[in-house]
Amino acid sequence: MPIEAFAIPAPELAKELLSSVIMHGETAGMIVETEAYLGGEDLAAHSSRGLTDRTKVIFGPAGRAYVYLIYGMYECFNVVADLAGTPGCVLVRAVEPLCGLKLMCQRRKMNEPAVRLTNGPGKLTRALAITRRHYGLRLDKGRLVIRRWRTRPIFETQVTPRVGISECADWPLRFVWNGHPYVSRPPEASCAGSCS
DNA sequence: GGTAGGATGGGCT
DNA sequence: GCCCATCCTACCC
Repeated sequence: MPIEAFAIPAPELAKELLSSVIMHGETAGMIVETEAYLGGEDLAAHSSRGLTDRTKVIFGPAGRAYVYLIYGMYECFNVVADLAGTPGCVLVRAVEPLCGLKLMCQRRKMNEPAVRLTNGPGKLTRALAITRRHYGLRLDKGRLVIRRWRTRPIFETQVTPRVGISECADWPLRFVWNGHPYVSRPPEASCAGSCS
Protein backbone atom coordinates (compact mmCIF):
# COMPACT_ATOMS: atom_id res chain seq x y z
CA MET A 1 0.00 0.00 0.00
CA PRO A 2 1.62 3.29 -1.07
CA ILE A 3 2.49 5.63 1.78
CA GLU A 4 0.17 8.41 0.52
CA ALA A 5 -2.80 6.06 0.78
CA PHE A 6 -2.51 6.19 4.58
CA ALA A 7 -2.82 10.00 4.68
CA ILE A 8 -6.60 10.12 5.03
CA PRO A 9 -8.81 10.69 8.09
CA ALA A 10 -8.59 7.87 10.63
CA PRO A 11 -12.21 6.67 10.23
CA GLU A 12 -11.70 6.34 6.48
CA LEU A 13 -8.40 4.53 6.93
CA ALA A 14 -9.99 2.23 9.49
CA LYS A 15 -12.57 1.19 6.91
CA GLU A 16 -9.95 0.93 4.17
CA LEU A 17 -7.73 -1.35 6.26
CA LEU A 18 -10.42 -4.00 6.65
CA SER A 19 -9.38 -6.91 4.38
CA SER A 20 -5.83 -5.53 4.06
CA VAL A 21 -2.98 -7.83 5.04
CA ILE A 22 -0.26 -7.34 7.65
CA MET A 23 2.89 -9.16 6.62
CA HIS A 24 5.76 -9.67 9.04
CA GLY A 25 8.49 -12.09 8.05
CA GLU A 26 7.04 -15.54 7.56
CA THR A 27 3.72 -14.60 9.12
CA ALA A 28 0.72 -12.70 7.76
CA GLY A 29 -2.85 -11.93 8.75
CA MET A 30 -5.85 -10.23 7.18
CA ILE A 31 -7.36 -7.34 9.12
CA VAL A 32 -11.00 -7.92 10.09
CA GLU A 33 -11.54 -5.37 12.89
CA THR A 34 -10.24 -1.83 13.44
CA GLU A 35 -10.87 1.28 15.55
CA ALA A 36 -10.25 4.90 14.63
CA TYR A 37 -8.75 7.34 17.14
CA LEU A 38 -8.92 11.04 16.35
CA GLY A 39 -7.19 14.10 17.77
CA GLY A 40 -8.49 17.02 19.78
CA GLU A 41 -11.92 16.28 21.19
CA ASP A 42 -11.50 12.50 21.11
CA LEU A 43 -10.56 12.07 24.76
CA ALA A 44 -10.20 8.30 24.29
CA ALA A 45 -7.19 8.89 22.02
CA HIS A 46 -3.70 8.93 23.51
CA SER A 47 -2.92 11.95 21.34
CA SER A 48 -5.61 14.03 23.07
CA ARG A 49 -3.27 14.45 26.08
CA GLY A 50 -0.75 16.14 23.84
CA LEU A 51 2.56 15.41 22.18
CA THR A 52 4.87 13.24 24.29
CA ASP A 53 7.67 10.77 23.58
CA ARG A 54 5.08 8.02 23.37
CA THR A 55 2.52 9.82 21.20
CA LYS A 56 4.78 11.83 18.90
CA VAL A 57 4.49 9.39 16.01
CA ILE A 58 0.72 9.96 15.90
CA PHE A 59 1.40 13.64 15.11
CA GLY A 60 3.79 12.79 12.31
CA PRO A 61 3.28 11.59 8.73
CA ALA A 62 0.90 8.74 7.94
CA GLY A 63 1.70 5.09 7.31
CA ARG A 64 3.92 4.62 10.36
CA ALA A 65 3.48 2.11 13.18
CA TYR A 66 2.34 3.28 16.60
CA VAL A 67 2.94 0.41 19.04
CA TYR A 68 2.43 0.78 22.77
CA LEU A 69 2.39 -1.42 25.86
CA ILE A 70 -0.93 -1.99 27.61
CA TYR A 71 -1.49 -3.47 31.07
CA GLY A 72 2.22 -4.16 31.36
CA MET A 73 1.93 -7.29 29.22
CA TYR A 74 0.50 -6.71 25.78
CA GLU A 75 1.41 -4.59 22.80
CA CYS A 76 -1.20 -2.83 20.67
CA PHE A 77 -0.53 -2.12 17.00
CA ASN A 78 -1.82 1.09 15.40
CA VAL A 79 -1.40 2.62 11.94
CA VAL A 80 -0.87 6.39 11.82
CA ALA A 81 -3.43 8.18 9.63
CA ASP A 82 -3.92 11.74 8.40
CA LEU A 83 -1.41 14.41 7.40
CA ALA A 84 1.57 15.37 9.56
CA GLY A 85 0.35 17.79 12.22
CA THR A 86 -3.10 16.22 12.38
CA PRO A 87 -3.17 13.40 14.94
CA GLY A 88 -5.06 10.27 14.01
CA CYS A 89 -4.47 6.53 14.08
CA VAL A 90 -6.15 3.18 13.59
CA LEU A 91 -5.95 0.35 16.13
CA VAL A 92 -5.92 -3.12 14.60
CA ARG A 93 -8.09 -5.27 16.85
CA ALA A 94 -8.27 -8.60 15.02
CA VAL A 95 -6.82 -10.44 12.04
CA GLU A 96 -7.44 -13.76 10.33
CA PRO A 97 -4.15 -15.69 10.17
CA LEU A 98 -3.01 -16.41 6.61
CA CYS A 99 0.64 -17.50 6.69
CA GLY A 100 2.98 -18.95 9.27
CA LEU A 101 0.27 -20.56 11.37
CA LYS A 102 2.71 -22.92 13.04
CA LEU A 103 5.05 -20.12 14.08
CA MET A 104 2.13 -18.06 15.37
CA CYS A 105 0.94 -20.98 17.48
CA GLN A 106 4.42 -21.31 18.98
CA ARG A 107 4.47 -17.65 19.90
CA ARG A 108 1.02 -17.92 21.48
CA LYS A 109 1.87 -21.24 23.18
CA MET A 110 -0.98 -23.04 21.46
CA ASN A 111 -0.92 -26.58 20.10
CA GLU A 112 -3.48 -26.09 17.35
CA PRO A 113 -4.64 -23.04 15.40
CA ALA A 114 -7.92 -21.69 16.75
CA VAL A 115 -9.88 -18.48 16.62
CA ARG A 116 -8.29 -17.24 19.83
CA LEU A 117 -4.93 -17.16 18.05
CA THR A 118 -5.46 -13.63 16.68
CA ASN A 119 -8.95 -12.41 17.67
CA GLY A 120 -7.82 -9.53 19.88
CA PRO A 121 -5.35 -6.62 19.78
CA GLY A 122 -2.93 -8.16 22.28
CA LYS A 123 -3.20 -11.59 20.72
CA LEU A 124 -2.45 -10.60 17.14
CA THR A 125 0.66 -8.60 18.05
CA ARG A 126 2.04 -11.56 19.93
CA ALA A 127 1.20 -13.97 17.08
CA LEU A 128 2.77 -11.66 14.48
CA ALA A 129 5.66 -10.70 16.81
CA ILE A 130 4.93 -6.98 16.58
CA THR A 131 6.52 -5.04 19.44
CA ARG A 132 7.53 -1.53 20.42
CA ARG A 133 10.72 -2.11 18.45
CA HIS A 134 8.54 -1.40 15.42
CA TYR A 135 7.51 2.02 16.78
CA GLY A 136 7.67 4.63 14.01
CA LEU A 137 8.55 2.23 11.18
CA ARG A 138 6.89 2.89 7.84
CA LEU A 139 4.49 0.22 6.71
CA ASP A 140 4.66 0.56 2.92
CA LYS A 141 7.98 -1.28 2.62
CA GLY A 142 10.42 -3.22 4.75
CA ARG A 143 9.94 -6.26 6.93
CA LEU A 144 6.62 -5.15 8.46
CA VAL A 145 4.23 -4.22 5.65
CA ILE A 146 0.54 -3.62 5.01
CA ARG A 147 -0.75 -4.66 1.59
CA ARG A 148 -4.11 -4.59 -0.16
CA TRP A 149 -5.52 -7.30 -2.36
CA ARG A 150 -5.46 -6.64 -6.09
CA THR A 151 -9.22 -7.06 -5.97
CA ARG A 152 -10.85 -6.36 -2.64
CA PRO A 153 -12.90 -9.16 -1.08
CA ILE A 154 -16.62 -8.50 -0.82
CA PHE A 155 -18.00 -8.14 2.71
CA GLU A 156 -20.21 -5.94 4.84
CA THR A 157 -18.78 -3.45 7.30
CA GLN A 158 -20.46 -3.02 10.65
CA VAL A 159 -19.90 0.15 12.66
CA THR A 160 -20.09 0.19 16.47
CA PRO A 161 -18.68 2.07 19.47
CA ARG A 162 -15.10 1.31 20.47
CA VAL A 163 -14.18 -1.37 22.99
CA GLY A 164 -12.79 -0.78 26.46
CA ILE A 165 -12.93 3.00 26.71
CA SER A 166 -14.89 5.34 28.97
CA GLU A 167 -14.50 8.68 27.16
CA CYS A 168 -16.45 9.21 23.94
CA ALA A 169 -17.88 5.76 24.57
CA ASP A 170 -20.70 6.08 22.05
CA TRP A 171 -18.78 7.40 19.06
CA PRO A 172 -19.20 5.03 16.07
CA LEU A 173 -15.52 4.44 15.32
CA ARG A 174 -15.12 0.66 15.46
CA PHE A 175 -15.26 -1.11 12.11
CA VAL A 176 -15.96 -4.82 11.86
CA TRP A 177 -16.04 -7.31 8.99
CA ASN A 178 -19.62 -8.37 9.53
CA GLY A 179 -19.88 -11.95 10.76
CA HIS A 180 -16.20 -12.76 10.43
CA PRO A 181 -15.19 -15.49 12.90
CA TYR A 182 -11.99 -13.73 14.01
CA VAL A 183 -13.72 -10.55 15.24
CA SER A 184 -12.75 -9.98 18.89
CA ARG A 185 -16.30 -9.75 20.23
CA PRO A 186 -19.71 -9.83 18.55
CA PRO A 187 -21.09 -6.32 18.01
CA GLU A 188 -24.13 -5.35 20.04
CA ALA A 189 -27.25 -5.77 17.96
CA SER A 190 -28.52 -2.38 19.13
CA CYS A 191 -25.63 -0.38 17.72
CA ALA A 192 -25.17 -2.30 14.51
CA GLY A 193 -25.03 0.06 11.58
CA SER A 194 -24.00 -1.41 8.28
CA CYS A 195 -22.59 -0.41 4.91
CA SER A 196 -20.56 -1.96 2.12
C1' DG B 1 -22.71 -21.01 29.45
C1' DG B 2 -20.91 -17.11 32.61
C1' DT B 3 -17.88 -13.73 35.52
C1' DA B 4 -14.18 -12.18 38.96
C1' DG B 5 -9.64 -11.31 39.73
C1' DG B 6 -4.75 -11.22 38.90
C1' DA B 7 -0.63 -10.48 36.03
C1' DT B 8 2.57 -6.56 35.08
C1' DG B 9 5.07 -2.10 33.60
C1' DG B 10 5.12 2.38 31.55
C1' DG B 11 2.98 6.89 31.22
C1' DC B 12 1.22 10.73 33.31
C1' DT B 13 -1.12 13.52 37.39
C1' DG C 1 0.26 6.26 43.01
C1' DC C 2 -3.22 5.41 39.84
C1' DC C 3 -4.82 4.32 35.38
C1' DC C 4 -5.00 1.80 31.63
C1' DA C 5 -7.48 1.00 23.56
C1' DT C 6 -5.98 -6.75 27.56
C1' DC C 7 -5.93 -11.69 28.26
C1' DC C 8 -6.04 -15.93 30.82
C1' DT C 9 -7.29 -18.91 34.59
C1' DA C 10 -10.16 -20.45 38.08
C1' DC C 11 -14.37 -21.24 39.55
C1' DC C 12 -19.47 -21.19 39.41
C1' DC C 13 -23.75 -22.07 37.40
